[in-house]
Amino acid sequence: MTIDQKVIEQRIEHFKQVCLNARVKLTRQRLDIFREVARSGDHPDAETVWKSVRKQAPNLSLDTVYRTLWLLNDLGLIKTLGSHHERTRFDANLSRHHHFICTSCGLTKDFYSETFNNLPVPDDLSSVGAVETLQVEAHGICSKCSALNRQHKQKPSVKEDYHE
Amino acid sequence: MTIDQKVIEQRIEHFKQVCLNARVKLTRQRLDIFREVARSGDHPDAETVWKSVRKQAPNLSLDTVYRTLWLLNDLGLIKTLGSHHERTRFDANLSRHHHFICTSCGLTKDFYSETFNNLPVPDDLSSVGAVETLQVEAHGICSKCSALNRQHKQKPSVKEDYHE
DNA sequence: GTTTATGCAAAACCTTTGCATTTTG
DNA sequence: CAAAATGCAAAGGTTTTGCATAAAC
Repeated sequence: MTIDQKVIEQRIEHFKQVCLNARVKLTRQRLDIFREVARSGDHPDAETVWKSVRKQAPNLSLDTVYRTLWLLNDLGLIKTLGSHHERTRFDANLSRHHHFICTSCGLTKDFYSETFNNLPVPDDLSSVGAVETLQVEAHGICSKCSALNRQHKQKPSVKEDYHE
Repeated sequence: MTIDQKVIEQRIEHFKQVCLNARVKLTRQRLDIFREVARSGDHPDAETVWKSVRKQAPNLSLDTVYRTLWLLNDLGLIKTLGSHHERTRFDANLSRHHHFICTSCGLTKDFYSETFNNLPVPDDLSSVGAVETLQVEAHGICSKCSALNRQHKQKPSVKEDYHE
């Protein structure tokens, strides 16, 4: 999935501005790496970014990718996601959004919902901490995986339903 | 945080039943490891489980803990959580629940909400996949961290607010 | 008694770090 | 030109694996 060209350009402008403000040097590598995350809609991990950028800049090193991604994260230009058992992945979408997560393949897709943006914060959370934002995770099986499952005539998994 | 004794016993009974059904051998180590996750309310990682159980069973090895936790996960007896930059953590709470996550220290606390249990699934997700469950993540600063911040008179972080 | 799980040690994996060299502002 | 970033190689921390021994059914 690819992001609209206009949005990419906006993101890159913003990136340059933030670097300037923060007195962070604008190197070729940083621009390449940020552009790659900004234009990819599917939350790539460090190695994926590295492989993509290396097509144009073959001597980019993987550790620079890591260093840069964490720098961008510290600057608030990208966010991290991805759970256990998979590598850390990065997202340049700073708009308020929610995630669909495929429990089979791990696909994580952004989606937007005004309803979910305006959920009430439960009262009893105030003792736990101060909630800043609520994000909804929709867990399920993505279209691709359910197509595959149908082909292979897989039996549904046999987890018991149990609740305390 | 510790779980109520009755709930722990229910969880252990269920665990034994599932092992029997799945023809998975019920070993001392597996029981110890499951009990530890079942009675801990704070989603321990593998090493934490290992250290706790080793107090009673000193020659338990860490790799058995890993193997067992993933087995329990495959059997649907526990779930994984935890994000990038921290170890995988495990949760024996199979009831429908949501998470408060502290953006400062990573504390993850279960909470319950009937409202959140009954959120409508957005229509436009149907093209992405079949949603099975919606879970809300409340991100914020936990009470402990905000107390610490006040003590240290920390300046608030200076991320710009930017939206596409 | 057969099958399966454990413990040990070693490997694999992803990510980070130290340092000399190069590049940026 | 001073300060900071890169690439290289080596180390770090967590998790996994192969194999002989031990335990469960």
